[in-house]
Amino acid sequence: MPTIKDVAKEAGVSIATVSYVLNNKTHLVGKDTRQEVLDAIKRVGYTPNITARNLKASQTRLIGYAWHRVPNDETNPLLDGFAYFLAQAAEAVNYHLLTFTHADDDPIPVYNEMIRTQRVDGFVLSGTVADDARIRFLTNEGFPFVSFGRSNPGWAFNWVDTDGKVGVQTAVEYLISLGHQRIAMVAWPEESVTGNYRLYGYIEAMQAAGLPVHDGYLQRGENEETAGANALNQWLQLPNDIRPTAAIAITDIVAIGLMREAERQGVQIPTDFSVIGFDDAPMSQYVHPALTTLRQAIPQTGQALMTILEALLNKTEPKEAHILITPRLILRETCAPPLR
Amino acid sequence: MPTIKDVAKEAGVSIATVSYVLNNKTHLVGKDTRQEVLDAIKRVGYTPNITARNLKASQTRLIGYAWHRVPNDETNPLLDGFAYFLAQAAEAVNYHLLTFTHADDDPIPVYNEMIRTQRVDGFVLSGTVADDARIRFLTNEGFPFVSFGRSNPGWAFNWVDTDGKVGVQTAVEYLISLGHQRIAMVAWPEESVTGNYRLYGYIEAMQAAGLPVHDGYLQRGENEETAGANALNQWLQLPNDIRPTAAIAITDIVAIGLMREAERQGVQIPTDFSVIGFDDAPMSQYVHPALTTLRQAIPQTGQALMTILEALLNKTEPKEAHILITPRLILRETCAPPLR
DNA sequence: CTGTTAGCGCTTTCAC
DNA sequence: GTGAAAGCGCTAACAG
Repeated sequence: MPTIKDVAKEAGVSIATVSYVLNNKTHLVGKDTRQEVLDAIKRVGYTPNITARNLKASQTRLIGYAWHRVPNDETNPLLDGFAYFLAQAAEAVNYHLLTFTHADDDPIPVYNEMIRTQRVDGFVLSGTVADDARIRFLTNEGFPFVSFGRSNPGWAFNWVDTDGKVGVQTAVEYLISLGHQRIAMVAWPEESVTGNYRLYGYIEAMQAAGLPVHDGYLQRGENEETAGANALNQWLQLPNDIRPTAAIAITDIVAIGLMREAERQGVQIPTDFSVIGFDDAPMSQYVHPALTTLRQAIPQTGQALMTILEALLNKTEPKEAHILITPRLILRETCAPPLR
Repeated sequence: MPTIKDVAKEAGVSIATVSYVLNNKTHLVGKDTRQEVLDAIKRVGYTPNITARNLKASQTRLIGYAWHRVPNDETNPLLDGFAYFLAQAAEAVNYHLLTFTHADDDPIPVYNEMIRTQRVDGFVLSGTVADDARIRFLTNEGFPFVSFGRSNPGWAFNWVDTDGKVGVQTAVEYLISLGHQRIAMVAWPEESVTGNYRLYGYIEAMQAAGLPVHDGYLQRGENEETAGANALNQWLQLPNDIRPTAAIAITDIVAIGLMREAERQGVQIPTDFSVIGFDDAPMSQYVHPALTTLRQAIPQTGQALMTILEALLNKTEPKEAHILITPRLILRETCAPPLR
């Protein structure tokens, strides 16, 4: 590979001059000299070595992004797609994504190592939880990062998140517009920050419409099919006049679990029962009936994250430290007016 | 961030000595000096700057991996999971993954840029096709790379691939063991290298069992649901005595398309018709009935790729230039003995 | 054994 | 306008 020296020799100038040309310091180099250098660059086929540039500038132009944990060969389709759009957004501002993995239970050493070796200029986090150790650590280190997802309300850090509350509100309002009055929800465990925002959306929308949230309407469970199945079975045991006719599931996985249980129990969806998921996972269009769900705006999320992070990396205050992105309700086949 | 100089000062030695300690040149430094340096390193909290090391060594310890194209917000679940395991395999040998994106139709400029700027030490390709422009380009450049997937048989390059032929053979044999005799297949267009290997598996297994491949048994289409739907409809038009009782679909997507069409046509799966997919996409366990399919061994594939690439990067001959990895048949609910 | 020193390839001050 | 030279942080050849 040719270096700046080769170009200098070829053009008969000093390496400083070549550097000026490369960095467009037009006021520092004569028009003809400039052209000569440009020609020489072309002739020798030169491109600046990025490692040398980075060393000089004490940067890497690399953003670290850790893959979410993968339990048993499973992947999280939402976040898989996210990484792609994040990479694209990073490239638009001349950064690249360095993806790495870490032990499920203890991510900190890897983050620490990346900071100490100066492998990356900043991080993007995803899958954040309450009391997130990574957020605490990075804040403490004063190392630049943004998070896809909120954490403890008291913590001061930059984030972008899907507006789960508004999303679920929209979904509930849609069910109401269809004629439903007895609407239930499967939420996540109480500790889940993300889950609670979505839950608030449900509660508020019900209250706003003056609809009661009967005992048992709110069920909770992990992000598994069984959560949906269990919830449905609870609801089926409620007396006829308060038994829900529709439900919001906190994710598509949960919604699908509910649907499969409905099939087992002879409950027809959407005729007997309507359901709306959250995420628009790839499989959701393949289940039968195809799942009506809230789609997170992943491409925009990636861009918003990079906008904030770029500001941080330039040591300027980001315009907005927190950005909420509204999900879109994708109408498919799991909702219908309630049986009269 | 402390540098090697700070450590040297702290320990009262030269930077060379510190460097020797860092690089475990034990024969070059006294036992007590070594300990003193080690202590100083700990005291000042020093970790070598990787950019400087890389500049010195003319390397990056970065592997470039391009995301497959994403048409309309869709992602390829198989490859999404692949990136994770590839990253893990890379980290095991002290590399990191630099993920990047490129225009669908013209990936070469991005690869070229990465090489010229010396951003990465090598590449891993996926989604390779016949006459793959990337393979041609990288071979031409003499730049280290490995491919997940084969391309033109005549081309000399290193690859790892799922053994589609053996996989489909296994699937066909399984159907035969269930009692099926009239087995059909939906393949990809003739140009698809990967598709043809899978197809050979079908042909050979049928021949080996002395089973006829009747006219119309072999259908082709793109990787879409419609391909499966169309194929089924063709088969349904065949006369009763040669109408297939089971089929191999070249991917899960195609299998799912077939299943949905079967439902529309009143064909019960697996009672009336058995089907086997390929890939074990995440959605495949959620469709109803859950899809029996061939699962690619993605973690091993990532490791195999890195083993080869690491050899290339060390300028040694890889032990095996080509590695075939056998997929595993995952039995679920879409296969049953044929109706008598 | 330990230190001095010359780079790796680039940017940027400071003279001229 | 142009160039000499210092230096980013590190490794390693060479002296001693």
